[in-house]
Amino acid sequence: MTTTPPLRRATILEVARSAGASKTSVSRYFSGERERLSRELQARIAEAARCLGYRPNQMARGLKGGHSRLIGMLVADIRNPFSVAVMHGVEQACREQGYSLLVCNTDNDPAQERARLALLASYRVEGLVINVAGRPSRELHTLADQGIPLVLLDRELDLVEADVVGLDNAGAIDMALDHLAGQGYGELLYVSEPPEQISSRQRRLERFRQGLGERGLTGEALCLALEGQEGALTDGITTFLARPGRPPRALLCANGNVTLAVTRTLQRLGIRLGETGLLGIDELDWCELVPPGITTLAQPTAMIGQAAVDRLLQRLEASGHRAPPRRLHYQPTLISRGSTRR
Amino acid sequence: MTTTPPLRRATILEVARSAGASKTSVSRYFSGERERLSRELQARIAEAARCLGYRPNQMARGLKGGHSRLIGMLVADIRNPFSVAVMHGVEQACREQGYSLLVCNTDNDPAQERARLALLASYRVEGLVINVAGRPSRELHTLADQGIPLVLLDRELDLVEADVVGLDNAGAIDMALDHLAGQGYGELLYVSEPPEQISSRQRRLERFRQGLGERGLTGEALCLALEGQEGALTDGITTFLARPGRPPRALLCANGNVTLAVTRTLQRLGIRLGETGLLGIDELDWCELVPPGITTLAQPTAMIGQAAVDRLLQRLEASGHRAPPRRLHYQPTLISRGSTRR
DNA sequence: TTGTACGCGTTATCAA
DNA sequence: TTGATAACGCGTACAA
Repeated sequence: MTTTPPLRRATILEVARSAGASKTSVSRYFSGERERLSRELQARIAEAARCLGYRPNQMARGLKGGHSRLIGMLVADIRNPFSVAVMHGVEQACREQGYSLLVCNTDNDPAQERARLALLASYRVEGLVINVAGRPSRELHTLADQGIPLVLLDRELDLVEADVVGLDNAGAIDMALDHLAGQGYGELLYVSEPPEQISSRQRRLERFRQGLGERGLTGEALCLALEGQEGALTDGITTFLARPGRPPRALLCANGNVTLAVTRTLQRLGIRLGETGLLGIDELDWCELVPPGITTLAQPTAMIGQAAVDRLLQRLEASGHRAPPRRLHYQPTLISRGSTRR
Repeated sequence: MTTTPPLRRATILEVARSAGASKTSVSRYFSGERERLSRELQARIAEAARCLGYRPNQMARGLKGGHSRLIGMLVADIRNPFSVAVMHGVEQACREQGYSLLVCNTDNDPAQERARLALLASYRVEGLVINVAGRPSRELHTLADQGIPLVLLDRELDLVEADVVGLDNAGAIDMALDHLAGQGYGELLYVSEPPEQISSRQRRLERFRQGLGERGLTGEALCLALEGQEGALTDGITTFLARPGRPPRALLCANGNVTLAVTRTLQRLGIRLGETGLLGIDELDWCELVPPGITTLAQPTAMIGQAAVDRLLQRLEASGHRAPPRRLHYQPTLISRGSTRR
């Protein structure tokens, strides 16, 4: 015999009445203190809860105990496979620890970032994993000052007390330069989206410039927005390839989006990969499919996601202590393919 | 002069005290009833709230009014670009309407689906957009019975009262077959992941089989899991291409994941696209990059996401009425490239 | 082992 | 135009 469930969600009180027990007992049953209840009472509560389709109301729980069991995540670009991969790791780690993940996308818009941050705060998330879009906002400072654990993903911010988890950018660029130099490419073009305000882009660019000289390479950097600038990208690449002399030349792409745009451009120009080298940061599904295969530096996305949550939980457990911020930088893996074989 | 914010988030009561007003007034100020307050009182409240970094607690709001302003979304595979694209649309539409999106990934695991569903219910989401992983669970029925608006994405379920939003699967297959037939391909291999329990896969497969005869084509279907079955995929394709006779042959991929696996296999086999046709459902970044370009059917993901939220909100507004479920099926767009040009 | 009573932060109702 | 007070659903001292 099934009772038709009520339109409104059942409350703890209704379960208690239906089971002939008290609120307290029902609460205990659902809070992992079942042992303290007699077998018989447990059975009555279980039955009543099942009939009514009862689920404890997390809102009420959070309100009472101050624990929302919610972690917030702010993603700058949800359509970026790298972000999604990290998010997958974050979500998994959260779940394993009994937390849920509230994800917001900002589309790289600082205004939206502020709004979403305020939103997450209003749901009283216990910690925040943030892939920042702009410079530190007042919202973010407020959160940090209130002692809510913050983890910055991939992009750092000065003036904000937060852990940082991401790629070892300098190491990655070194790895790329070593590989390219080793394959005999002597002249490089580094293509990046505008580095303003975004620390990981700055680090990579900076190291690229340093690293050239150290290895006796020559080259330059091309920084431009990928949307609405297709012409500039084509021009930049064409100019680079048309320089006098014919040392083996290669392009180094600062991230997955750049790799995509550059690959498109090279195809349009009819340029053969390998002869002209191509190496991209971020591994993507299709890099092996574009002949002769595009060499990449794969980021350890699962580790990064896991590490972000680890940092968060560590701070949650040690709330009060306020340990100094930590920075974790992970090494990429080089996946060598035909695009860097001459 | 800035007051140092408290470690705990400020409450309405603290703001009220600090502003020399009552809780009620502060509540009114933050609930869009500012007009009812005198200019002077508004100013005092604004100032106090700013100093304390006050934000209304959504948990408490939800508890009181029964409105969590939360929409839940269940995604079967967060790493699938199609899902992410739809999610982007859903999130955008939610935001525009003042709702927030709580996203959960199930990794196509029915057990996780049940768990995440329970979770979303416990946060009292007001509506649910679901990309189901398995057959209807008890959890799902409970939700539906309680009158929580449900929208099924891409995959339908019998026995559950819910709106359905997705691709016109039959139309898509027709479009694909017409295109392939028009390009002169006479013998087709349809490659799909196992269709069990997943309505969209079933519809597409079914229509493929029907459609062959109607157009005087021959062909067959190959259904297999993509992971851990690479050998079977290679065998299936090899066998297909080695059949006696040499009518122009083409492969039709049931979704983006299949297109990826099939493209990998074809490359490994050294098969030239175009000569052997290839058409995939779902447009992906890289389809234009694999020479000579892979022909696809692009799904209108933004429209689908928007439509899902529209349905949800419509039901939320008309709560009580219980209109019969509606099904919305959108047309794909054919993007013709070299892989179907002989 | 079980139950009573209070408070979490908010909004709705009613009175001033 | 404002304020006091009672819920909302739950967890938890405390009492039985």
